[in-house]
Amino acid sequence: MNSDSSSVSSRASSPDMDEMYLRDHHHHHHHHHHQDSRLNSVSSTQNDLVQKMSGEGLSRNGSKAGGEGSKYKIKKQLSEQDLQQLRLKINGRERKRMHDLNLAMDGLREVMPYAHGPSVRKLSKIATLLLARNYILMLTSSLEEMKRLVGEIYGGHHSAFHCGTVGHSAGHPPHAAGTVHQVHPILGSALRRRKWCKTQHNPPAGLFCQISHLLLSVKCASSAGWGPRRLFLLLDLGLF
DNA sequence: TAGGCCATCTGGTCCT
DNA sequence: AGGACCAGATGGCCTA
Repeated sequence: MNSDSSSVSSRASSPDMDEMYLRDHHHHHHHHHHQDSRLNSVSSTQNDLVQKMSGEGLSRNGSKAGGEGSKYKIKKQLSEQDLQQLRLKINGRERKRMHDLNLAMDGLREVMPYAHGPSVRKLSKIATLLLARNYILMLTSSLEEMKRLVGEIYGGHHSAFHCGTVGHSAGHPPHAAGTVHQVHPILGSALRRRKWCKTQHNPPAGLFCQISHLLLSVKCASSAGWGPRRLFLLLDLGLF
């Protein structure tokens, strides 16, 4: 669970990165026009920064912060160049942080139930988060439903077993089980725009299909006289 | 062209 | 002190 965060929370950005951006910025070496525009906007604000931090801006800052803050004194002592270097360093760190965040978001998109591919536009961040939430709620309720059905089939015996992968159903929101979760308006429009594949790859339908298939298998297994132990073993092995 | 989405910068705050 | 995190501001790109 923590593997993601640990990989993301890598240590401070390398100064190389700042230098790289600085070089790019000065030499106008850009691959994407996207990056290009970003860096151009950087250049304009960078100049503002130097003006802001050298003199007027700082004194205003100091008075606002309550007068003689240590930060103010330290910043005042730094040369303009030092300040700029510091700014670049901080900006680079923030850039890296946001890139890591975006990588994590990509990782989330990868496991989300919607059609992937070059012709399909990426989900927006907000849509990704909302879809992820709905997906989790849906899986939770599906799991509850499966448990209920298995319980019906095997009576009280199933309580001795548990699915190793998702064994924490106690933590889900109270409304999660047995309800149909509405799609957030934003997500709805986003999904409409992103063209879900309606036929073969519509993931929610596919998931329901898998679950119903699973339930059918469970019924068959029970009618064939299989015990819950054998059934759950097959479930764990992914044979259903 | 307006609105959505995004990347980046920036200053503030919190944490280690 | 320095880094992480956050939210606001800004400006660019894209699409309906």
